[in-house]
Amino acid sequence: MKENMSEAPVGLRERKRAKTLALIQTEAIRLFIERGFEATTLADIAEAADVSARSLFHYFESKEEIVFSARANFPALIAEAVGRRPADEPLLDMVENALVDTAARYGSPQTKILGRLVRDTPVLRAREQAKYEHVERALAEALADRIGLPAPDTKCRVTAVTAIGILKLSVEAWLATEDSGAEMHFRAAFAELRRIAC
Amino acid sequence: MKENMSEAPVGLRERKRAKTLALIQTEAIRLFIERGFEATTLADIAEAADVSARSLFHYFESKEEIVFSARANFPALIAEAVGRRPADEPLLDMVENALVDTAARYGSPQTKILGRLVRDTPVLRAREQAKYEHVERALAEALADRIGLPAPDTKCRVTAVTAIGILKLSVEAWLATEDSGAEMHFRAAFAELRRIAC
DNA sequence: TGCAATCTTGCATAGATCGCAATATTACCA
DNA sequence: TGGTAATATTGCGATCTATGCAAGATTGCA
Repeated sequence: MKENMSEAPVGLRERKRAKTLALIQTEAIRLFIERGFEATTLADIAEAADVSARSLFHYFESKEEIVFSARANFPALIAEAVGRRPADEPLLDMVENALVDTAARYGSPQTKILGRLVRDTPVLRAREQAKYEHVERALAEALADRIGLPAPDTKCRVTAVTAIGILKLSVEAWLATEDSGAEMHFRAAFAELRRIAC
Repeated sequence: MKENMSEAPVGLRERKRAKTLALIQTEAIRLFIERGFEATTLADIAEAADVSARSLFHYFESKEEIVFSARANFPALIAEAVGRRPADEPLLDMVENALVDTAARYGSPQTKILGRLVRDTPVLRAREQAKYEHVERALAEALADRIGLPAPDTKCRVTAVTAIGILKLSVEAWLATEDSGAEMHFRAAFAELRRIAC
């Protein structure tokens, strides 16, 4: 059995696959932005990327996944950022700083364009909300892990949902501006939270 | 133009429609629970309710909506509950009490069964997450309204997302138990939040 | 009773997704 | 280098949700 976890593609087969995947993604997103997500059919994408429609499903689980796979893996990034925080930091500071940290590495122009596509397309928007659930779970686990618990308790869970709620708000605010990063929005929302809860 | 908003159905036509709608709902949910949501096709439902498949779409927007329309209208209930709170109550207390209030009116045995169906069916679960977004928006607006703002500001929004986050957590906890109401879970989560944020 | 409004249904169609089997391509070993 | 095993690509057919359309049936009401 081969053991190339997370290495650069080495064989012709792998290089080709990576190239095709990227091509499909690029073309699909171009079409989505040009004419809209709903108005673009799988046949359109297949044609633009010069593969068969059937092949699309060997690369992506669904039409929607083409969009989401083009964005950073948020759960992973957040978990990482939490891991970099001091273990004795208060929980709320921990998530605040971890989120700000993540946001700093997350923002590319492409990210904002995709974010707006998602925001303006009901199907995608709905699916994104659903994805936040995973982010919540991942964050709760990362927090538990960081403070030495085997599994998230209520404290971790409440902190996680609160933080993700603020994340959603802040991202929305950020998308509505031309700001390059969302840090400012995060900070402001967290400050508001502390004011409200005390 | 007729002006019967929210009156009991009066004509034969309306009574019939209401009866058919209820029948479709009952039969569909029975089938969903018996054999699973995905495993039940629209044709199955149509047959069980003795209507044509085409007619289903005159009663419900989609297969998923059959499930969700059988549950209480949460945004409306919450907005109402917020309206019953004193205007000078601190924001966080306002949502906490409003949610507890709502929960008290919301819990029926059917609710829990449907809740579990949704929890255990990925498609439904995803759509539910998306629906929470509307609840968030409605809550933020109700709060703004209650404290005399024309539109939600950051304070209202942060309060709303936080409360909805807690709502989600609490409902999940409640579904996992045999408790009749979720009040206890709400109270505990809010208490935790205050501890975390201070 | 009879016209207007509304419902129900059948039929046709689009689009996403999946299983299957034939074909083509790549990997790798002797 | 030839040849076989592993993997990819594709076409075809089928299923399922959803929607438009028009014919026919039912109900409301003057």
